[in-house]
Amino acid sequence: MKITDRKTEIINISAKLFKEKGYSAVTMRDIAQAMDIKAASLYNHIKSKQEILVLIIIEIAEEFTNTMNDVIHSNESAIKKIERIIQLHIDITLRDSNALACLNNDWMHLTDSDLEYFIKMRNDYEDNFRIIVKKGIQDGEIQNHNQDVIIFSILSTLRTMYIWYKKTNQLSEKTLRNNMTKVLLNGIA
Amino acid sequence: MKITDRKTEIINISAKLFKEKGYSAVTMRDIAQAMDIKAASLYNHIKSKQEILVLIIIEIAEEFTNTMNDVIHSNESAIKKIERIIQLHIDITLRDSNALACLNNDWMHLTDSDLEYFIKMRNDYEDNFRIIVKKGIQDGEIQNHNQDVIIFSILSTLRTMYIWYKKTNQLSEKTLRNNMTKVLLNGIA
DNA sequence: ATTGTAAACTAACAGTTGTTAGTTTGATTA
DNA sequence: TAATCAAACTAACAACTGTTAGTTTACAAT
Repeated sequence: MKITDRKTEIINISAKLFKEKGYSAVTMRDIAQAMDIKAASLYNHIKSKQEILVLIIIEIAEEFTNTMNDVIHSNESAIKKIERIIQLHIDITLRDSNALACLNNDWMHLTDSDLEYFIKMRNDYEDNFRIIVKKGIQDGEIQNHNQDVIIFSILSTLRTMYIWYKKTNQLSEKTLRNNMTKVLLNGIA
Repeated sequence: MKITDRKTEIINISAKLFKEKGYSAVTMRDIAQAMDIKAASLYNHIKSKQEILVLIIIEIAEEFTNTMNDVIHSNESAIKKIERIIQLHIDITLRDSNALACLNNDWMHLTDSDLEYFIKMRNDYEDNFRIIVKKGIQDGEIQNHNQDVIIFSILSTLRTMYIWYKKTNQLSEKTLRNNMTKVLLNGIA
């Protein structure tokens, strides 16, 4: 058992390329060239281009799902739950931004049961978020604005962090985690 | 001069398809089929697939640029300026969400001078936003958090509004405009 | 009636796509 | 030394890609 086997290398390099140009614009020959081998050789390790996409996206989607299930079943306050969701997104962004970009931009190129499975996870995730916000408003923890505006203003920011967090000048992980929570929960004004 | 000529139809239909599957995954035959003609017939109206992309993206990018130039040269407070930017994004999202999605997802498929031009406009836009926020912090209007976190938490939300605003249940335009400003400026807690 | 023209068509092209089949390489193991 | 096997290779395929050339259609203007 190697520390990183060839298949994992293919997946990581593919995720990077998919992030840059999108799944459809990246060819098997592109992936092969980035690994310094021929396209046909890739098939010693993977079943198809589709399989690469599935492996990149589903693993991360399941991580979001699992942590959200944990959060929703906890006894914390709504604000504390949302803070944990913010930290979850930051965790994954810092650890695997290529795969995250891929999940965000290329999920629609999943097919059949993979596509179904992904969409169900995404919908469940948003529904759970909605439940948290609703409860938070009822308990007076969260201001009574439109729920979808609240949910998606936070989720949009978290989901697209991978685009900009690297461009920022000297932004430490600690500062990012700290400021993000404050800005999303307390606003800027 | 027809009210909507054939070229405009091609651009609108293409924008819709590009939004759904991305520029690379949409073929000229897809576009033609959506218009109920053959692929070769498209070339009576447009020069290339690239031209379609350019026409979709650059027009909107220039609209953002122009309004931002207007905002930055005004004498309003920082908060008022940001409010105008929020409304700008809502305007364009409501009017032309397909083109906006295309700008967000497919700009990297622009080439040469078009790509350069786009990137310059985008950078200038973000720089101008940064100037507004900086001044706002200096004047005590805006809380002293990391500038990039402030800028991109707002911009991310605005830029991806097209993904979710239609899915929301009975969210009127007025409510959207109202709630968005409040949530982005004052937070939720 | 004839002409002009916008906009459709058919047919084909050269290049690219994901993928398969069969073969070679080179290191490890029996 | 011989055998094994993962992982590379070459060569090729059928389908699909954007695009061009040349032709037909149908309506408007002369």
